[in-house]
Amino acid sequence: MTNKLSTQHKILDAAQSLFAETGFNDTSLRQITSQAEVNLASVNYHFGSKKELIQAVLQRYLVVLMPRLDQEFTRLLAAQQANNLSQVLSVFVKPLLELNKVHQNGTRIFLQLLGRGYTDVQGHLRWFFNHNYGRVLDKLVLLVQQACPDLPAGELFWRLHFSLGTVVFTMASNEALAEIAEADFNEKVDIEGVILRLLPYLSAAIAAPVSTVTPISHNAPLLAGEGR
Amino acid sequence: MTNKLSTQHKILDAAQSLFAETGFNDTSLRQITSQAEVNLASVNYHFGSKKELIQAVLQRYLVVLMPRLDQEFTRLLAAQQANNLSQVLSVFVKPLLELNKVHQNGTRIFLQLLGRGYTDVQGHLRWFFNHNYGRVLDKLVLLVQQACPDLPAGELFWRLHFSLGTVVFTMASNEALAEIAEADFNEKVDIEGVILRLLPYLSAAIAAPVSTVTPISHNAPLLAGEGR
DNA sequence: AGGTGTTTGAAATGTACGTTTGAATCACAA
DNA sequence: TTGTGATTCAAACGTACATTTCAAACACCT
Repeated sequence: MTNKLSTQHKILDAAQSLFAETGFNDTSLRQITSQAEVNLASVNYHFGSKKELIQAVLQRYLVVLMPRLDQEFTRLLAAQQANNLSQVLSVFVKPLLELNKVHQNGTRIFLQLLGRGYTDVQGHLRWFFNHNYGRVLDKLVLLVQQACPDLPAGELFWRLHFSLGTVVFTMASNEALAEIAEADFNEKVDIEGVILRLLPYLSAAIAAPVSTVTPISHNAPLLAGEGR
Repeated sequence: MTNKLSTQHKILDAAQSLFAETGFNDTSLRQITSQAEVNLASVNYHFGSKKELIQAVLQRYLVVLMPRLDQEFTRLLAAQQANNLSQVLSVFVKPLLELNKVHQNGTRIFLQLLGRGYTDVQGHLRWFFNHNYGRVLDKLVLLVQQACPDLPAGELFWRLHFSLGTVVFTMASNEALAEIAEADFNEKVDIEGVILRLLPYLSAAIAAPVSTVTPISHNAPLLAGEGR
């Protein structure tokens, strides 16, 4: 029964929380080592640099999540007939929630970190991610295309990025939102609640009817076929 | 015909671009004054502090946008019967695009700045915004509630924030996305094109059926009534 | 116990930041 | 032209940052 955590482990634990809350650039190594109760120099000793620490923090989750997602995508792609959109999006839920086994609140922390990776300017992170896991996401695009065969490729491109924005922004500002939600609606909302609320929202959004729109703005109605 | 721009104007112009691209905390006054070709001390002389500069940058757009939105919301609220969701969301288009009169690319820059206000940790901005413009957004919530009477208030809160994320993230990465879209799909997409693509996506998303979900994760299907 | 390679510690390095200072320069009315 | 308040300027202030250094402490094997 060893309660002793290694220095590296203590650094990673402190770093992930602070990075998720404050962002990568706005979290100093001094804050991290102070919260982790280790010496300032130990970050550079164990990880080399702050950049590499950021990657190590993310990698702890990615090495668990991405093979699981890849496996699920491959399973769905092998199905006899195309899966509908809800089925495709639903495969994210279990792998994401299993990140809570990696660390307490792992799911929330990972998704916040993912959001930070996009909103903070971290060129090395984008490269790191695409290089290691780009081919997994290609399978997702294929699955969504099969689920929405009537959606033009250009429209699908935009809608997937809209959806990425929804998820990333929600997670990056998760704390603030959850606080407001609890104060205003007496709803205790955990990360699982947010994910489950996202699914029907994204399903409906991605599969929305394509608008026949007047590209140059007039006083004409802007959308067609949209009456609720 | 005076081409001479005031120091304050030059500072605001340089600051808004840099803030939008790099975020508030990661943009230094030295970068701003260097790009504006003014003296470092002039920021503190004209605006007092970096915080107040950030607010001044946003205020240039907010004083134009918010009264326009308020006016539109009030008009819709006076209607005999409830407006549908597309009608409500459509009123954003013209006021947003008119920000291009405030400054070149004003619409994109403003929406990027708005996103930074949420993802960067800027407590003073949240207070500043809610204090000055909170009551305008209350009208929007009311309109959406009227358009979607079956949507519980808590669900609506989350979906409006999901939607804010969609818009803000899309604008933040707008340049990169537009380039890819043009290269891959031969589609020339400007900010107006993106906004018009967003409308049907957001309409469908906000009005999506509320999921009857199994709150604790089992192997049961996660969504109901969602077949495409 | 002694020796060796690993890890920790306190201190310092150099750089960048927001802000302040006080003199120099400007615009312009008297 | 002279005087005055507004603006600009170069320089400096104090603080915080990531990273480096090197001696001290530690762990572990023979």
